[in-house]
Amino acid sequence: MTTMSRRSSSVTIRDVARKAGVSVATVSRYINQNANVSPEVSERLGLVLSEMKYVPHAAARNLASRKTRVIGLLLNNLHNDFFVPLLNGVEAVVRKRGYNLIIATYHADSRTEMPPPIGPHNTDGLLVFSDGLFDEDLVNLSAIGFPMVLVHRTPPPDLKIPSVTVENKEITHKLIEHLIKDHGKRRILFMRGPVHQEDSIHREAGYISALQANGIAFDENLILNGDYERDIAYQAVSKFLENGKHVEFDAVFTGDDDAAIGVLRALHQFGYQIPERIAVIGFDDLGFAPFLNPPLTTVRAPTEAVGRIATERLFDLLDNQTSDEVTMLSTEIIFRRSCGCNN
Amino acid sequence: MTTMSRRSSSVTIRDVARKAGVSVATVSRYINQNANVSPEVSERLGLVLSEMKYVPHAAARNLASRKTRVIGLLLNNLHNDFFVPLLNGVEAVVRKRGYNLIIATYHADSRTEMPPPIGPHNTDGLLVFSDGLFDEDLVNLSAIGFPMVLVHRTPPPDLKIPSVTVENKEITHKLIEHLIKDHGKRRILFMRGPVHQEDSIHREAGYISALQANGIAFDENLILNGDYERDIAYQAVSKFLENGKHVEFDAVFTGDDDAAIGVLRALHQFGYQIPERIAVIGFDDLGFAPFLNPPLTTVRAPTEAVGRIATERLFDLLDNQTSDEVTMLSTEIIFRRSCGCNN
DNA sequence: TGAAATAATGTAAACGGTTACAGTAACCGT
DNA sequence: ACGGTTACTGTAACCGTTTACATTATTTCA
Repeated sequence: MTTMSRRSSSVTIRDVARKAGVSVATVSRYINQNANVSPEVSERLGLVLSEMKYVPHAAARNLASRKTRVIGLLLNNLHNDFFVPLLNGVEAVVRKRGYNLIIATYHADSRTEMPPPIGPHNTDGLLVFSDGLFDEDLVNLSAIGFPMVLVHRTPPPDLKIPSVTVENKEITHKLIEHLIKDHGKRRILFMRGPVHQEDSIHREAGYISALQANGIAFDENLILNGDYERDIAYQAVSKFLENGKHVEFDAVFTGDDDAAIGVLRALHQFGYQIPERIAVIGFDDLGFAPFLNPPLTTVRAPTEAVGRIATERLFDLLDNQTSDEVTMLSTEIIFRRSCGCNN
Repeated sequence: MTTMSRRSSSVTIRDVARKAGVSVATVSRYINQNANVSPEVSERLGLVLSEMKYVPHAAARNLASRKTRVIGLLLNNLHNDFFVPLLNGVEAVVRKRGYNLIIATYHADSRTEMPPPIGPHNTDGLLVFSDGLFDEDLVNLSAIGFPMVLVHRTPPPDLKIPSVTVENKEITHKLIEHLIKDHGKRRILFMRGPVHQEDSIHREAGYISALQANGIAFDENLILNGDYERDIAYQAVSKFLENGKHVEFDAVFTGDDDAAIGVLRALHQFGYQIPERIAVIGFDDLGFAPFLNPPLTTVRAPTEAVGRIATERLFDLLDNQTSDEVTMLSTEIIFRRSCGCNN
C-alpha cells in the first residue's frame, strides 16, 4: 500500500536509482550517455531499466536541460497535397535525430493577437513555411537568436535566417516561352497563389519577363487568384468563364499543380479542349500530375529534398551555430500533354 | 549588470509577479483563469503581461500540472496524399482546443526495441492511425488508462478503445458487383494494401463476397500487393505484366486512389485501353481522382471528417472519460469513367 | 614513491511553473 | 454583534529531471 498523494503512477528516475542501488545522477548519466559509468553499473542499469520499463518524463527533462527535443513546423494551412512530400522530408530527418515534430498552422485569422502556438517555449527550433509567421514575429525570434529555417521564403531585410527554397523565376520564364514559341500561345492566363507568397511572386515575375521577351503586352485581366487551392482555383476560373464577355485566352499557367486540378475541372465543364483550345501548365509535379487528363506539363520541384535539407540546416544550427544562407534548389520542366506536347 | 548563471534569457512568472507587485500564485491564477482575481489586479496583470511579452514555459507548466496540452498522431508512414485531409481534420480540432499536435511515424523497422516516440511521457492522448502502434503497445497503454482513439482500425479483442473508421466491406461488394453486372467484368485483379491493414482486409472481404455472390471463382493469382503506395503499386503491376504468361484479367480494383495512380501508369505503359480493355477502380476519392486519365471511379471516404471526429472523441476522453465505442462513417460510390461508365 | 591526473559516483540545487494550505478582509443573515 | 461564508491573496512544497560541485578510489608518470 503506497501513498499516492500527487505522485503520478509512472516510474521515476528515483525508483530506478533505488532499485539499482545507485544515485539518480548515475542513472541520468547512463541514460544520456554523457559521462562515464562503470561497466558493472551499466549492465545492472540496463536490466533494471528494461525491467521497470522506465521512460523519462519529457517535461521534467526539458525543464532541467532547457531543451525540448522538439522541432516545430509552422504552416499557414494544410490544404495542399504539396505538403505530403514536404512533411516526409522533414519527418524523416527529425526522426533520425530522435526529435519530435510539432506541426501547427498560423495565419491572419488566428492573429487576433494570439502569439504563434509554437516557439521558444515549446520547441528548440522552427521551420517556417512560407507565410507561416509574420515578419514581426521573425524579427522578435531572430533577436533572441532562436534557431529558425525558412522554407519557400527568403528572410526579410537585415535578418540573417537560413532559407531553403526552389528556383522559380527562370524556370517559369522558360516554361512560358515554351508555350509561346513552341505552341503559338499568346493570351496566357496566370493563376496566382496567395498574394504575398514568394513563390507566386517569382513565378509571376518569370511569367511577365517571358511575355516581355516575346513582345507580348501584359494584360492584367489575365491574372486570376487561385490561392494554391483546388476549390478556389475552380471557383475563380468558373466565375471568369461564366461572364460571357471574358477576355480571350488560349493557355493557363496555374501557380501549382493542386490549383491546376481546379482549373482543369472548370475548363472541362465549359467544354474547352485541352490542350488544343487551351493549354494548361502547373508547378510542383505532384505525384498525380502524370495521370491527369491530359497529363500535366509542369515544373518538377524537389519538395521532399526541400523538407529534408531545411531540417538538416536547422539541426546544423542547433549543433554548430553555423548557418548556410539561402539555398535554392534547381527545378526542371516536365513536358507532358497538357501544354500541347505529345508524349 | 545581472547574473545570468543558468537562467535563460526569457521572462519568468516570477519576473511578472515582481513587476506587478503580486505573488506568482496570483499570476498563475490570472493566466489559467481558474480562480478569482480582483478586477484591479487583473487589469494590472493584463498590462504587465503584454508589456513583458510573457509566454509560460511549456515544460515547467507540463511538469507541474502533469498535462502536456499536446496530442499525438501516430502513423506508419506519410507516403500518401490521403493524409492531407486527415491531418486537416485533426489539426483543425486540435488548434480550436488550444492544443499542439505532434506527428510521428512508427513501424516495424523502428521497432528494434525502441519504444514509440510519443506516448504518456510527452502527450495527453494519442490518435493511432491504422498500424501506427502494435497490439502489445495498445495493451500496455490501455492498461494505464492512457487516452487513445484508433483511426481506421478497430481495437484488439478485450480492449475498449474508441475507434473511428469507414465502411469498407459493403461498399466494396457493391462496387465489384457493379463491375461484374454492369460492365461484364469477370477477371478482377485486387491490389491489396499493407497485408494486415484493416481497411485492406475488409475491402478484400467485400471483393471476395461479391465474386461469390456472382458465381465467380476466387483466383489467388489475381491478388497483388500494392501497399497503398504509388511506386509499389506501379512496380507490382509492371512485374505482373512483364511476365508474358500472366493470367488474364479485365479489371483492377486498387485498394486506394494513390495506388491507382501507379496502376494507371503501368497499364498505360503497356498500352492497355482503360476502361475498354481494363477497368480500374480505386478507393478514397482523393482530390485528384476526377482528373485522372480516365477519371477514376472510386469510393468517397469522408477522410477529413474521420480526422475531425476522432480528435473530438479524444478530447471527450480527456474531458469526461466517456467514450463512444466504434464509429463507422458511411461511404459512397462515385461513378466516373474508369470503370466503364460514361460521365 | 608521491603528486597529479583521471574515473566513477553521490549530494543537492536548480529549472519555472501549479496548487494545497493558510491567512486576511469584507460581507451576510439573524 | 457575531459566527459563518465568500473573495482574494500569499507562502512554499512539489513536479522529475539535469548538472555543478564535492568526494573517493585508481592510474599515471617524473
